[in-house]
Amino acid sequence: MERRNEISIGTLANRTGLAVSAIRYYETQGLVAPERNAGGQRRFLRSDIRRLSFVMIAQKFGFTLDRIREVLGRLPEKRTPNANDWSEISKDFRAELDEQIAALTRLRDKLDGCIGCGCLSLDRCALYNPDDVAAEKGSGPRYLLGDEAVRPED
Amino acid sequence: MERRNEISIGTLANRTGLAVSAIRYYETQGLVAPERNAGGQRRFLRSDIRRLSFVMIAQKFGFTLDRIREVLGRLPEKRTPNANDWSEISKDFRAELDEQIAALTRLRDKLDGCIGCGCLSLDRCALYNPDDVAAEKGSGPRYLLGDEAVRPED
DNA sequence: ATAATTCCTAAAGCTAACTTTAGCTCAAGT
DNA sequence: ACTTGAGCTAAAGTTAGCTTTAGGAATTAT
Repeated sequence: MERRNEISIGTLANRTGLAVSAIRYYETQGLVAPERNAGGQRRFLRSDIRRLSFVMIAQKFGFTLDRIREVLGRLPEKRTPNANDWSEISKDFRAELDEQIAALTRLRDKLDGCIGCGCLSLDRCALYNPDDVAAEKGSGPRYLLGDEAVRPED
Repeated sequence: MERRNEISIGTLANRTGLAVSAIRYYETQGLVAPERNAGGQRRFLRSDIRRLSFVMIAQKFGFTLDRIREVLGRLPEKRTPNANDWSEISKDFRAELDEQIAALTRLRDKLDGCIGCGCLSLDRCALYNPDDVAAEKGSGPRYLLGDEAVRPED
C-alpha cells in the first residue's frame, strides 16, 4: 500500500514515463535515493517525480548523468525542493546551454568559410582549431588535433 | 616502400593524427576502402588523408559514423574528389548543423520560460514537448515522452 | 643476414546509459 | 489460501566508437 507521500517504483515509472529498470539504474548513479519498506521494496517521495523529470529534461540538453548528479547536489537536502529551488539550478543549465549553442555556431561559421574553398586540410583549415564544441563523448583517449599537417598537394 | 600515390596506414595515421587502430576501425565501418599490397598490407591513397579529415570534422559536428558514411557516399567514385566535391557535401552538413543549432535554441528558450515558474512538471512544462533536439544516442529503446502527467501537487 | 619496425587479424575490453534475463520474494486480489 | 502481479538482486547484453592484447607475418634498417 502506498502511504500519503510514498510511491512505489512502478508508480514512479508510470508518472514519469521512465522504465522501472532506468529508475533503478538512476539510483545506482546517485540521482535518487529512495528508502525501503519492511519488505525491502523502494519507497520514493512524490517529489521524486519532479526530480526525475528534471533529469529527463537535462538529458535532452545533452548533459551526462554525472553532470546532472552534480547539479542536483545543489538542491536543499533538508526540505522538499520548491519551485524556486528548481528554478535556481535550472539557471546553471541555461548558461551551459548558451555556451553549447555558441560553440556550435562558431563551428558552423567556420564551415561556411571552408565550404567556399573545399580545402578541409589539416594545416590550413579553420575547422581544425581546437576551440570548438565540448566533444569528449565515447570512451578512451581522444587525440587532440595536432598540426602534423597535410601537404598542399594531398 | 610507398609508391607515389600510395601510403601505409602508419603514414596516414601520422598525417591525420588518428590512431592506427581508429583507421582500421573506420575501414570496418566503410569510411575508407584501402587496397592491399602483395604482403597483405593496406595501401591508402593520398586523397584518403582529406577523406579522413572530413570524417574528423564531421564528428566534431556530432554526426555519427553511419551518417558520415552516407554523406561520403555522395562523392564521385570514379575520380579523386576535388575541392568542389568536398565543398558540395559540406553543404549537407551545413544544413543539418543549422537545424541542430535551431533546435538547441528552441530548447533554451523553453527553458527560459520554465526558469520563471520552476514547474518542470510533465503535463504543463513546455520542455516536455517532443519537437526538441535530435536525441537518440545511447542504446536500446528510448521512450517518447507521453503525457501521463504529474498532478498539480506533485 | 638480422634485428628492429611496422603491419595483420581476431577477440576482448572500455564508457555511457540502460535493458534483459534468471531466479526468488512481496504484496494484492479473490 | 492461493494465484497473480510487482519488486528485488546480480550478472550479462546492447550500441557507438574505439583501444588493447596476443601472436604472427611483412618491411625496413643496419
